[in-house]
Parts: sequence; C-alpha cells; structure tokens
Amino acid sequence: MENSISILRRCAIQPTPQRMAVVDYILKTPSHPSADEVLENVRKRCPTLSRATVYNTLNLLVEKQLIKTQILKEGLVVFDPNIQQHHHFIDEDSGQIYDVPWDTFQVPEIDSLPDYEITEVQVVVRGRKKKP
Amino acid sequence: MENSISILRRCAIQPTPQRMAVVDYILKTPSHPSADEVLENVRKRCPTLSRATVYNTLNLLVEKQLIKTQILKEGLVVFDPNIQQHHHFIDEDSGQIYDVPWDTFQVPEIDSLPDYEITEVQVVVRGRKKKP
DNA sequence: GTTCGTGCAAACGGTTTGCAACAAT
DNA sequence: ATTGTTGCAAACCGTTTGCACGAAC
Repeated sequence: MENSISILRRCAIQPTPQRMAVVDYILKTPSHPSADEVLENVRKRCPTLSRATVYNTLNLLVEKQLIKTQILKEGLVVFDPNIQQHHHFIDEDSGQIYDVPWDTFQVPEIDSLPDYEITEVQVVVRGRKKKP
Repeated sequence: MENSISILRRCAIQPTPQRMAVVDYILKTPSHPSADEVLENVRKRCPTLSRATVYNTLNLLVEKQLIKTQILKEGLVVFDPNIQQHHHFIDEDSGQIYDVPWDTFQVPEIDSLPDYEITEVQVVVRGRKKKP
C-alpha cells in the first residue's frame, strides 16, 4: 500500500510526522471515526499530538478529497476513508457504522428534479441486533 | 385540523401555553426547523418563551412520537413533523430540506442482514440548483 | 530570519442541566 | 402543600480560532 509520505506529497501537503500518523490511521481503518477517536488512537503512537492538529489535518484531507465527512451521528462529524459512492448501515445500539456496497440498492435516476444537479445520493439504514 | 390542546392531551402532556405554541408551529410547518428556528418563530407569538422550554417540549414530542429528529445537517438536529416513512432532498446551497415521497424509490428488502432488525431506511439526496 | 506547523488555551455554537420562582390543582 | 412547568444561567461537548513557541529550509 502507498505510504503516507507519498500520499501527502501527492496532495501538496507537507508530510510532518503528525500528519503521517493521522493519515496512516484514517486510511487504514475500516471504521468511521470521529475526530476524537482519531486523536485517541493516533496518540498511542504519537502521544504529543494535539486536538487542533487532528482537526487541521482531517480538514485538510477532506479538502484534498482523500476522505469524506459523513453526517450520520448526532452532534458529531465522522470521517469516512472510503470516498467511493456507497451506503451506510448504522447499528443503533453500538453506534457502529458499516459500509454497504453501492449496488446493494438500485437507486433510480432522479428525473423529477430537472433543474437540480444531484451531488450525492445515499441510503442510510439503521437497525439493531435481534435478541432471540 | 386537530388543535394543539387535544393533541397534547392525547399524549398525556399538560397543555401549557408555551407547549401549545410550539406544537402549533412544529406540526404546521412543512419545513424541518432546528430548535433555534422554532424558538425564533414561536417567540413572535410568545415572546417570553425560553430556549430551555423549546428543547424540553421538542424532546417531549419526540418521546411521544409526534415528531422525529433527523440527522441531516452538521452540528445541529432538525425536527421533522412528518413521522411517516419518507426520504429527504437537501439543497446544499440554501440548506433547505424537502420531503421526498416514500414510493419515489423502490428500496428492496434487505435480506442480507438476517439477524438485524431494521428500524429505519432512508434515502438522502443532496444537490444544488443548476445555474444556466 | 522567514515560513510553516504544532500545541495549548480560549472562544464558539448547539444542547443539556440545575435550580429558584411560579402556576395549577 | 404538592406537583409540575418555566426561565435563566451555568455547564457541557464537539469544533474552531488565536497565538506564541519551535522546526525546517
């Protein structure tokens, strides 16, 4: 896998150790962490990392379209390393967010909005584990 | 249309003037207001209404399932007077949220999650007006 | 020595909570 | 008198901002 230095260079972001650590974490995780979860986890390897640097770096990565923000939880933004079109399933008990492949649903063309340019379509499914 | 007093009574909530004013507003608007928008608008008719009372009342209405919260905007919750299943279209420029009828999309049964109980499925469409 | 990035702390905005005053029964 | 409601202010939490210190060229 491409290393964090070249990823950052390609995006014209200076590869500092802090940014490399954040990139390593966020692009490797299958999860959809919040800024705080990123901070907590990356601090294990980079204990002096500050909250501001995490937000700065994540916002930079969003600008450069390496990751996406998702509005799926109340009161906090989560960051999604998967920038391909896809859907989400949210376990309402654990709060875990799972990716759902794009072709799971046949989302029809939206012809009823001729003067709008659609920028994103997403199916959001929420549920909880059955207790038998 | 049923008045706010009987609506509140039916839900076993005491119909105080403040609550009636909030109910009148939230159940009549086709919009998806935030708590602050509710406060701002209801204060026109009820100027002493406090922010805390708005939150208390809205949360009560959510509990009683008269309205629903929707996580569609960053950093704030919006309240949806339409509790039927439906989808949403969000104009990314204006921030306006529009209801999309449920049968606009054929959301297939999700058989790939046998041990999960699906509580909600929703298509979220974002777009902006074309500038010709 | 200038530029850029970091870390800390303060500020910010939406939401919740604690509490005293008050209204209704 | 008891119960429940309101309004205010403070607290809270995620996020952003301001600024001084420090590293790199």
